[in-house]
Amino acid sequence: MQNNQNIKIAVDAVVFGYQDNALYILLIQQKYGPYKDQWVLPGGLVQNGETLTTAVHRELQEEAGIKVNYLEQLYTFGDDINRDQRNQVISVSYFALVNPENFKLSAATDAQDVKWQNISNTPTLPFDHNLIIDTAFKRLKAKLHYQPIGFDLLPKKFPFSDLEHLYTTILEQEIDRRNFRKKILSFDFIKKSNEKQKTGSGRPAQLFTFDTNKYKALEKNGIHFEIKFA
Amino acid sequence: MQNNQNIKIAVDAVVFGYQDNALYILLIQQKYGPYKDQWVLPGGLVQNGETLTTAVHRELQEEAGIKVNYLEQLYTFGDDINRDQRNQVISVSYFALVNPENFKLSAATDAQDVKWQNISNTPTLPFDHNLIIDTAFKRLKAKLHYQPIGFDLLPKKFPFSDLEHLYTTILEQEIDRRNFRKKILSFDFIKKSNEKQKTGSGRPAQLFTFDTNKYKALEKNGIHFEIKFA
DNA sequence: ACAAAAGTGTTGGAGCTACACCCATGT
DNA sequence: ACATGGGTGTAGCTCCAACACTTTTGT
Repeated sequence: MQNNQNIKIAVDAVVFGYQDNALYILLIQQKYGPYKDQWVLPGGLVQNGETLTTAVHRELQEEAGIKVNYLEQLYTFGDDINRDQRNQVISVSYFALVNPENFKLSAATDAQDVKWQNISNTPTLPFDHNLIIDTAFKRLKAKLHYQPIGFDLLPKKFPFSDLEHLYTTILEQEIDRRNFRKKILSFDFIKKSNEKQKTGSGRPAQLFTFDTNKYKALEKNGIHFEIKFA
Repeated sequence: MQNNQNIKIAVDAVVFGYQDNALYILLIQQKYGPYKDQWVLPGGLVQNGETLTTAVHRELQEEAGIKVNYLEQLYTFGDDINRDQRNQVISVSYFALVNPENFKLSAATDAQDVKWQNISNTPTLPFDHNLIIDTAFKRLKAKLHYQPIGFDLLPKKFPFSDLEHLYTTILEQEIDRRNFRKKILSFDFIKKSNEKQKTGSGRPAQLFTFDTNKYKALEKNGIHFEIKFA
């Protein structure tokens, strides 16, 4: 096996969080090196003897103090030889979802700070991180249509209107509230809790929970989750 | 940047070919090393200064003498540390389509032989290559439903029945011939050539061609290609 | 004339889209 | 009493699934 290969392998993660009717991504601020003080996606080099998945979880834990609800591989970026000025680096990127309420952010190791960045005014970032974010955002939008993935961005108990807002916010489309509710409820994987939420004004909302087990059972029998819009 | 990382990066490709109503994948036989004489997916280490895409094209050219019709990144396999006994290796795998009639296979460099392997009796292969093939096969099946990708497996001019057989063979499902034809023709991206094919017995078939430009134009306006079955 | 593959229309029903008013609470 | 957000039903239409016979050629 040829032994002079000098290409590094990194993992990067686009972690989405949804709060107060807006979509955010997790960014960290570099503590060392030529990119010091710049905001970038959490991630870093894979360690010897470490799996890719482990590497992502480790970096998210170290740099942001976060455990994600959902994680999947996104894409491997390696067609821009000079994406990192230090060395040829290939980035295996991941796509993750989290409910920000669950965590208090905390930066450590090579991150000096962490923050939730509103995705709609993401600044220009070093490397190809804007491209990675775009790719992840497209994936998120696509997935919302055919996989019940929105629930990983919400608290365990949520009013139905939060789900509506999540869809309209992320997809930047209006939806027909009646049809949307009918559709979601028809799948039968969310159920009413017996609590209500009081929001200050307006009629109190039923709280719902997503039933993961029910969904998995249905999935085996081949349901086809698909949301279309008016 | 940490400098002791000792993980290699390889690319591997699952190249599908369709001929005589059967689906094949391309395998090469190793010429050197601990896996000598074994059949594996075409691929190899990425060279310094080379992009991932270039690496795949190069390996396919070198090891099999092939240029593919369609290529997309499939998945990056790196969660099994010991997938290669020589060293920790991460495989960025690709998914490719080709019409076998266009090529005469020719093995070179580290391949001592090449062949088209019928996918339905693929033997057990070294590394995690069976897993990679499975992943690619699932992707192929899924894509057939929502992307007009079958045409990359057929010659430029083909009788409609070849497309039918391609679908039934790959998806292992019967289709309703009338509904299928109506559906495909309704998209309006394949057109009749004025040639006919004589098969020996039976009524001669119209030959069709896939109009790539027309498809791209329609795609921009947002057509939704989707094939369902009886 | 018969075997083999190509070609072709219609109908019933499921599921989607479109659409607007009443309800429960706070101020 | 009014403002705010939550909750609900129906009718028309579109599009899909189901279904079988005729045409063209070779032998």
